[in-house]
Amino acid sequence: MTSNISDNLSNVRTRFAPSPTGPLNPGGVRTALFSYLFAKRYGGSLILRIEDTDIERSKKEWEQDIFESMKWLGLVWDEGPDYDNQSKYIGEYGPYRQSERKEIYAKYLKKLVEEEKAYYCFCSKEELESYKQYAMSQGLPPVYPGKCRDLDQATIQKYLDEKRPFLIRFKTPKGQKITFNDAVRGKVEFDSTLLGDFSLSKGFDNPLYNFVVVIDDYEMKITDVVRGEDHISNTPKQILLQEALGLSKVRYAHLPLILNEKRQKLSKRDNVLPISAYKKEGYFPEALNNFVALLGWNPGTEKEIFSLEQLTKEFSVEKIQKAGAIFNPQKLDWLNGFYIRQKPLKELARLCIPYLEERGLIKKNEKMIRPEDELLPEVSYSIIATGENIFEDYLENAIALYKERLKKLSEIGDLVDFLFAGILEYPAEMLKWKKMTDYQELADSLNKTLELLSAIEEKDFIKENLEKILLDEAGKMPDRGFLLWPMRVALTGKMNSAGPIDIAAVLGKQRTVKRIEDAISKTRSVK
RNA sequence: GGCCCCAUCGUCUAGUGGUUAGGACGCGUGGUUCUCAUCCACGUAACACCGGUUCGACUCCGGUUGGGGCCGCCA
Repeated sequence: MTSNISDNLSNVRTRFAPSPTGPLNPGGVRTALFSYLFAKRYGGSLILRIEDTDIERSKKEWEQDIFESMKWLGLVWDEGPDYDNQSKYIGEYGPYRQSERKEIYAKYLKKLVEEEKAYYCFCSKEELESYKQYAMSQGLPPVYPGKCRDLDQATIQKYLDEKRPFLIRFKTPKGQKITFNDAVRGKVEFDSTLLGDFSLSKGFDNPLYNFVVVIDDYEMKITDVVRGEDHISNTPKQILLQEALGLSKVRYAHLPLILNEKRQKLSKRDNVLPISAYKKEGYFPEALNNFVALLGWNPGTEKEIFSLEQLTKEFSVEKIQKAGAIFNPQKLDWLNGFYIRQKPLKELARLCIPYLEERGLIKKNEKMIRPEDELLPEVSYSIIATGENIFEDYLENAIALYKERLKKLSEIGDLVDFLFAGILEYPAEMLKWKKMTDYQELADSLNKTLELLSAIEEKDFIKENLEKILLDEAGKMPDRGFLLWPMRVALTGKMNSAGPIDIAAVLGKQRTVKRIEDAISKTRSVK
């Protein structure tokens, strides 16, 4: 009932056709993703077409942003003008650009004018605007009234000779019902009279959206147009053009919009970031794809986690939602945290390192300074605050400590900074466990910890031993907090952190003992 | 203003005439625990309204209300 998609699924070809007037945002990703999934689900191809007919607003940098974001997300398109089977990976062949296809459009445009299906319009912007205002005030459809529709040949020639700017308008047939079967909405119907004589091109050199889309979709043999619902009212215009030019029809699937918290179409200033910003913040592409896929689609089961590959298997147009969906960052965070926890530690550490460097915590060393007795030639770093050398294992251990409380990679710095610090700054008062009555109790606790830790050999300073020794001692106290809280604060300088024993194991004996001693002297100054 | 689209917890959604209206995020409580987070358990909360069809409507039909989109020499 919803579609005729399932009837004819051979040679499916979809396209993602962004205009490079801004960075790729979540709304664009949704259209790109669904176009991709649609194509892949039915074994077809995705075409990327840059709609840069508006030279004023189109920028190469945005085009670049779109490429990079799609590449990062793994939304690979299948062909471009330079396509050959040897170089089938992204970036090796360009996408189609409408700005490079002007001769094609001009050919079709001339045909329409010659067949008197389109005409020259010399009306000024002001004229058009004032008519629109009038029409709306009268409750009339605000469309072009058709003033230039029947200009005689002599007048046209005269204006052309005067070099007057002109528009080519489509001679929209009146009183025609245009219906199409939308894959997500079912039958949609429009009255052609209400469309008016819409514009096709500025002069012959600057073709406009509704026209070029029709030509390109035909020329590129697109079978299925997957796009946002905001294009639904352009569809009858495009169908009329297909009919006028005798081109084959395409199927449509109009996606519900992604909405802001006020339930409006997503736009800039909605605190929704471009994809490149999500990348920078430390979101994973798998989280973004998963999140965006679930915005307006679901498999009908209770499964929530989907890889891109699983999505291509389970996706179906029938399950696409009709209503718009609000972009909810909390769920994105949850998903991203989930994917972070799934990541193998080595890989996660590698991804986190740039954030630590950027924050000025560590820097990569030029030379490898691994001691000769180790056989792995690992990369070394130095801690900027202290100048100490560390290796990847230290970083991995540091990140392991905080893996499960990370929602996005950019948070890592605030969490682990104390592991890369010299002297910690914190008030002595923070060291005191809430159940302690005086500083003597605190001093006793820290001294005990120091005594126990000092007694452990450097080579035995590992989690298992520390646990055995410290937990044993802590068990003798009214509660473990008497030993563990002061120790944790001494090691981190923070109210919240990972467990003190795990942290001590990462810091190693030297740093740990030093920090306990620092804490003890801090306590003395308070007394 | 005209045309088009839409309507289940706060959010994303399952549901296709008979259900204790299910799940997830969030939030709350409890457990684990020195803290935070993770994890586990439990809880919280919805069929916009009015008619009709029917033995029976969240589900079908009509209307109302509400929300959204488009109405460019943007895409």
